[in-house]
Amino acid sequence: MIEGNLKELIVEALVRAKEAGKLKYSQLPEIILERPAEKSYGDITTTVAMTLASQERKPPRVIADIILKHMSPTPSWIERWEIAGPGFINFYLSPSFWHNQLLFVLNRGDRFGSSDYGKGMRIQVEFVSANPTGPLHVGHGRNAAVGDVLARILTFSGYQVEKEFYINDFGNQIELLGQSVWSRYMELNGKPVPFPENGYHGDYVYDIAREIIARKGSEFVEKDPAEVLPFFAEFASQVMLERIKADLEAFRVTFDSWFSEKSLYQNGSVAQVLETLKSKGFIYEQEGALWFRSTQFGDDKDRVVIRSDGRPTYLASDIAYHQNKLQRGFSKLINVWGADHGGYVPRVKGIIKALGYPEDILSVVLIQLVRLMREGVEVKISKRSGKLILLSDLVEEVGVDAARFFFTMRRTDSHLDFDLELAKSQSKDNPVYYVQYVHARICSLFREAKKLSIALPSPQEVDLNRLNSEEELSLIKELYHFPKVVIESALFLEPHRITFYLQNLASIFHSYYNKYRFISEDLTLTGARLTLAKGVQIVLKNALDLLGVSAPEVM
RNA sequence: GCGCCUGUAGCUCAGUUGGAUAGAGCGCCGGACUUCGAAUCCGUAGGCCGCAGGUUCGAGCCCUGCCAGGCGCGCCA
Repeated sequence: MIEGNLKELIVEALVRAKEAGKLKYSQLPEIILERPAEKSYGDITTTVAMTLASQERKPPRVIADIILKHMSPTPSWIERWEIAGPGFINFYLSPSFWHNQLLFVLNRGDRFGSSDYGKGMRIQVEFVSANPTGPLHVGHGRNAAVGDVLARILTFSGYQVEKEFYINDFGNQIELLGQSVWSRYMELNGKPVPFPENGYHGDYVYDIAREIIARKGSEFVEKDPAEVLPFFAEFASQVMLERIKADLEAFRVTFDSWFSEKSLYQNGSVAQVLETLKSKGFIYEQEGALWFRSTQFGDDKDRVVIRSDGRPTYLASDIAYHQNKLQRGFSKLINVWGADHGGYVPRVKGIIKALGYPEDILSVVLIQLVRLMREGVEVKISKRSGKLILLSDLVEEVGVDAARFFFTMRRTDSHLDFDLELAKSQSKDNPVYYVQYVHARICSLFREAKKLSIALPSPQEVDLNRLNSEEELSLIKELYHFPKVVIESALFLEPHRITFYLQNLASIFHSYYNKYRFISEDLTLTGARLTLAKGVQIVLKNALDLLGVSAPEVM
């Protein structure tokens, strides 16, 4: 990266200036290079002169001038520099530098934007983890999209990523599902029993009951409920889990592992970890229950792990689960949760610390609510089921591409208004189509060129000096910026940076496309512009891949 | 009452971890297709960045206090 070279140049200048007695700083300041707010301010800017101002007791612009006077002879990739505003030093890079960057994009191809930033780091992303007690709804959809896109971004950034789904296949919820299905089963067999309070009312509960009748007939009707309920619970949760898997797969989301909560009880790890924490003094007994001393880690109150009747709470398995994750040796854990679970963050961080690990090994990405909007009004309830809108319904209506794009279009910590009509519309208003259209357009361009027997020139023969307009250089600069966007998305766990980048790139391209013609009688110019189009196509495809959104050749 | 998140143009949102004149899309108004895809582009207008203090060369961003909305505050998950 060019930034490294530039930093060295500035550091050398600072050192020389100090040796010459022009500057007196005691410690070399950190050189921060950034992209200027406006194009006219150059390609790279530094604020170093301003940060030095107070300790040098000189105006920033004077310091900037001293620094520049001590710079070594201008390297060829710098066209010029200037002092601007309160004391920025702006660097303008030469066109040939940018032309080389374009060749670099083509050379890297589908690897352009990838890095070894996370090299040697194993990172786990746990997401969705919906209870297998009902189908996925749109809230899970946003979680699934964000988690999956994060995993893709991290993978592209060199991390070794494992995607995991934690299955809550133990405890109250599952029992309640079993009872609900059993009740429907009895009802369908003409022997109605009271439906459990807080039971699951969805149609899918009937579906499962019918499935059991189809497979097993009515053999359970006369049996003792206590004897058959475990079967109902087990069967129902299996069916739901299969359905969840199918919905996710249709949403282009797959997992490397499916971790069973129940297994933590079966292999004794819950009991074992509670014993460990007890010996460390983090677990105590009170009022007949066992408590986790989470207040020691910033939680509001201590939390029960084993109830006075001896049944564990979900927190018990969460402790064992996170111990298990930690023991698997990940350098970083990411939990993607709904915002309604925000209150659990302190206690899970507490678990991490109590187990003797640094708390920042875990990052929790909280996803705020999704509001589905149709023509300006919120859609709360599905007409078909009378319940929450299902992910599968949404996908059926707007398609996977639009759903994934929209779900990752906002920062995770802000609410998302999902405009259904917009997501379906085939116009520039719809950002998905707007972006995909660029890809299709470029593909169309190459089809047209082929028709005219014009081939994309090789990097050796292309004359990129023909790309000298401001728009062409801007386009290349935008491509050049892509790897940085990927790394920042990975670093801050912010997928929306990719969607915004795509929209911006698409806008610059469309604008260019309307102003200039790619194919003309000037064959060297045509070759150069086709090379530019190829670069845009590559970056577009790579970025869309990160979102799990298709890059269509025709639309 | 306490905790977390949010508050930026009429609407939906960005804002490069504290930098230059706060940006984009939609909507409004006005323009551009006999030429590579008009599913596109160009232009105009629109702002006490919730309010009030503070920190410093500099604050939409950091600190404090208010106001408003969302979510959470169980021996439920």
